[in-house]
Amino acid sequence: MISFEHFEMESGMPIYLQILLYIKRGIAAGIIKDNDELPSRRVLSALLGVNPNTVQKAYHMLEEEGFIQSRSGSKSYMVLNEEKIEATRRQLIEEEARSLVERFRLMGLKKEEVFALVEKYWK
Amino acid sequence: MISFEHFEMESGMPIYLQILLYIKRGIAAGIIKDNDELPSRRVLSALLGVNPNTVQKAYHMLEEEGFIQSRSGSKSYMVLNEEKIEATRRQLIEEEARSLVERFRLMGLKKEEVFALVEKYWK
DNA sequence: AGAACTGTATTATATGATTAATACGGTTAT
DNA sequence: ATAACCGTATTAATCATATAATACAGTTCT
Repeated sequence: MISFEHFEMESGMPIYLQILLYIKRGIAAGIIKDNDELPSRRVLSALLGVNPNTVQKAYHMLEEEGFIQSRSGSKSYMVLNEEKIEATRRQLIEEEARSLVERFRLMGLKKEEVFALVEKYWK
Repeated sequence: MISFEHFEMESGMPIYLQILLYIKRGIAAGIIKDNDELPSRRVLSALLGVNPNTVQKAYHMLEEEGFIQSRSGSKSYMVLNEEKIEATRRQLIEEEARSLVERFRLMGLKKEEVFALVEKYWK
């Protein structure tokens, strides 16, 4: 069963996108594996304190991208293979790395200062 | 005159917040200085391809936070002092550093891999 | 078989973000 | 002075996000 214990709400990004991203990061990290069982729409919505429709929207998008298989009446499961995992990982890392570098440069930091910050906040 | 040449639209975050953040990052970087002239609402909205009201919303919020002075009929100008600059810089860096570390850890990267990514994308 | 779950669908409502079209009065520059 | 800007305000319409309240049919488990 996929865990959402490290999920933290951010303001500014739509909730359904946050759920989608959380799962994709789990895939990239190898924490979420092929055939893993997802919490039901109702259960997850109660856990996160949001509407079931919001969870459904995230799950539905993941299904359209081929990450989830849903059968009406049954639970939903992850559908992953090495290729999808690697592609997801590559894409997420690329996006995050680009935007992080972009932002810190706009704030006028030097590479070495970014290293120091990562060091400081890594605990 | 404050430049928006490095402004890039992101999806997922409201435009008025993106404008607000862009200016705060400029302040933190020291690129935007006290008494600097801002592009007018109409000019900037045309430049970014958005509605004047959207720019007004960002400027209005910045004024409420004390970063901008507006006189009806005239241009708007930045109002900054060392204390505000330093506070802005500290707050932005703290936020960015926390979220970047959080995200890369969720994806299962090690500290050294993050260093390598920063190195790679810094050009 | 029957209870308790599932996924899925529908309709309604509310709020926030964005665009659009104006309007008014203050300032700046020629 | 007067034209060309400025900030500010108002009203309307549209779209995305999120909630709410149900409903129905398929599955899983006892």
